[in-house]
Amino acid sequence: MRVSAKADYAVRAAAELAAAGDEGPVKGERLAEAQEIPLQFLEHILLELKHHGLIRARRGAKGGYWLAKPADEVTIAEIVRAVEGPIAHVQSTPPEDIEYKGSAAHLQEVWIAVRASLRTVLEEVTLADLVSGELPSVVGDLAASKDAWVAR
Amino acid sequence: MRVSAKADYAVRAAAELAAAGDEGPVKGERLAEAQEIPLQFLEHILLELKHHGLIRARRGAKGGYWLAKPADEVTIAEIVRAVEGPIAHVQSTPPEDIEYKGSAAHLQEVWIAVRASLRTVLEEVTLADLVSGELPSVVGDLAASKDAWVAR
DNA sequence: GCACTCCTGACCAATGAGGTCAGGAAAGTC
DNA sequence: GACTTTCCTGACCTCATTGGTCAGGAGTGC
Repeated sequence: MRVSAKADYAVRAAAELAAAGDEGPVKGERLAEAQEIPLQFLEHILLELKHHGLIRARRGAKGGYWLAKPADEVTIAEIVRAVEGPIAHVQSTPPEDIEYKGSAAHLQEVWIAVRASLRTVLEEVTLADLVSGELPSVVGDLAASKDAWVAR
Repeated sequence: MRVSAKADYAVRAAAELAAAGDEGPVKGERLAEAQEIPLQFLEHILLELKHHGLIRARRGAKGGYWLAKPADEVTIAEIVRAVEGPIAHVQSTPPEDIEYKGSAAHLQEVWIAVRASLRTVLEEVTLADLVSGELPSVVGDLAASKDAWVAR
């Protein structure tokens, strides 16, 4: 139940691309500096994003990366899935495929709910929301609660 | 963003203990068989749960494990934390401690919201709920949506 | 032709996941 | 007191993942 460095880096780099808008391709080096991400590691991540069709790239002078879609059509969920794989799998299998026996029979519903709750956040927030800071109300409300900021 | 085998096993074993109620200590072997968990692996997990004060145990004939608290006072979140550590940490640090620069500044709020949404499910469901199948309405509603059961 | 930038695969150390194995230490039974 | 039962603990094992680095190749623009 943790967020990997890769996912964190991927979202941050994508946010930087979203902010750049249509000012032309952005170099990997600039992304790395802006977000303090090791360049060579970032390049692998950007490649994955490209393979998943989320970003595009061009080589050479004046080359760089840019979003394949408008920033308000790219969700955090898509980016996380591109680099981390499916969200909320249990023992590497999707919750809808698991069958529990005995007293744990209803555990499947709990994991389904876990995935659904993650989706309500990750699929709701777009890169445009993230860059503007105007998060969707569902998400904003969750983050607004004082309770949400304390460790447990 | 995945659920480990350990967490899954831990919750299932705990559910079995909750179902056993006060009929005396339950042997590890019985838990292992009921939930089809490798016994020796399960014993390590039960030990962790014991160290976190969630269950108790006695050795010898008539020995076994039982819940340290009533089943309606133990949440899934406690069990998951006992075996997996803190929920929704980013790069192994809690989201409230991270500072993002540039265009990703508001990413912190997103991760906070992610954690909050996980908590609304995991801290709401108790072992008693799980065993009875009567999940809290917030969770039940999430799991009831057809949408929640399809892969993406 | 040359500089620039992405693209790709190989590699690497540390950690975690998912276990197994062997034995020790309490608790109950005879 | 011996014996059985069951938990307790640490050591160990294999494999995959995490979080990178390194070296070089392949397009692109001037």
